[in-house]
Amino acid sequence: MTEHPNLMRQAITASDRVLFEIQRAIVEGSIPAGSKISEPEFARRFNVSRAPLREALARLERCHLIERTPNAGVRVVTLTPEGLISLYQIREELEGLACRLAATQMPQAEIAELAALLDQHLSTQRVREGESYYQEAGDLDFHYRVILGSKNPYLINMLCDELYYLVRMYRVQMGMNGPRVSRAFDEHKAILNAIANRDGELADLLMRRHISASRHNIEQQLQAERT
Amino acid sequence: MTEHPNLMRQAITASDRVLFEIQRAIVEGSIPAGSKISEPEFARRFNVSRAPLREALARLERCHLIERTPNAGVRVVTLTPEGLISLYQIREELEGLACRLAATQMPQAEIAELAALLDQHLSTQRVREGESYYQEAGDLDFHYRVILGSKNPYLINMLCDELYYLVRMYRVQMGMNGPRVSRAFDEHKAILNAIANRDGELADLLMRRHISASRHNIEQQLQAERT
DNA sequence: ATCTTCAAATCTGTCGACACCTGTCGATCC
DNA sequence: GGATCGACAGGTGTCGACAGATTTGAAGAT
Repeated sequence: MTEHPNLMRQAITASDRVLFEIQRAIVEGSIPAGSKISEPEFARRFNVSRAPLREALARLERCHLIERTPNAGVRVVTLTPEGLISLYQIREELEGLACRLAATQMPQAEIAELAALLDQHLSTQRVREGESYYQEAGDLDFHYRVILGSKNPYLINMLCDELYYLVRMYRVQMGMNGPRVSRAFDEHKAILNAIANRDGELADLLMRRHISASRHNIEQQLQAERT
Repeated sequence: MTEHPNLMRQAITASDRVLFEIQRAIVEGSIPAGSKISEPEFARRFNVSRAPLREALARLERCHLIERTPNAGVRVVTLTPEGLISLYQIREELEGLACRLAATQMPQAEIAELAALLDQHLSTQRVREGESYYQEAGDLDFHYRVILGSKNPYLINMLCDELYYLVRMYRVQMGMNGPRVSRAFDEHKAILNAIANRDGELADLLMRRHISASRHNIEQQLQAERT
């Protein structure tokens, strides 16, 4: 229930370490989507036995990054337009809920921290205009904080532990874009304002629109690649 | 991604079998909430080695039925009012979404099957009025079918594999009640009608109300026990 | 009597090995 | 020539055992 990547992400056990490495490799595409994973091979590659590797694989399955078929084997997921839509449908609902809850559950101090994070994003964004840093880390970190602010453990687990890496995988491997960055920042700011004003309904609505826009963006990107 | 309990639930491997047994025992309370699970002890009890047991435990953690603390051990979750509220908040959103999707994604044949299921529930309900059969299996099976009808694999996984058993655990261990049964049946029928009419918005709204009412019901039950 | 300290006991994480299953390739038969 | 069948290789599921960590409990000190 408590992993909270990007923040405290120290591997305490061997299976943790392997999990983080494989997770990262899959998200970044070093391990190609759709490829098969052989347990003995990966166990050798990461210098562990099959036991911790299998535990890591079990957790990767939880993140929807791999798929197991009994007695057959493990495959990295394949990214599809349908999968992207299904994923974002859920994000809209759950992150909308997260905003509504955060508007009542986040203490002032946490809201202030989030505002500071946004300011920091702004400066980083201006410096490295066009780079993918913002979209890859910053955008997701904002969402991350809002979700944590909901204080709903199941919601946090689902979004931050189970769906987070798959979302990143889609964004990284679909290739990230430029022009939406500044607009996304404004949308984040509006959402934060709604939360600060304790207006859960508005924050919910804005977040749904924000995610919907992001989905349309990726869908366009995807359709452009298809030509 | 494809377990689909209650329907095709045949244990293909040893860890499957152990998973089902422990899952059932936890939901029914045979293994008390909050109790610690010793891996060697349970391995002996179910006549398996620790390897398949650990895999079963990993999957139980996915269902939020147990909690692991590194290097410490495994404990069955404890049921709390806060946990119940958090759980139902998510159910409202996700099952609402499921209804909206089902209204456009369910083929006519599947809707007809669901209608038949409801009729069957009606007869069973009239025969064994007051028994808990309806609430425990029938009600959840209706929800189950609607979720499957959404055709969204992540949604199906989350609700049917990850949250389903925890919901059942709350309902079973909080003790199930009588008077809401017939009202719940009418609500199911209304939801089905909305789906059959391809009115996703209405189905969404009705499902949210239905789950909200169910939550209030359990909360009352819980508050009544506290006196 | 209470708190501290330490050691035994237990448990978790990890390892290497074995049985059964799966998928493949080649041989045989129609 | 195509299809069926059977051996082979590789892999997954499972087992028993060991090392490090943790909790328990008792002994000792204050």
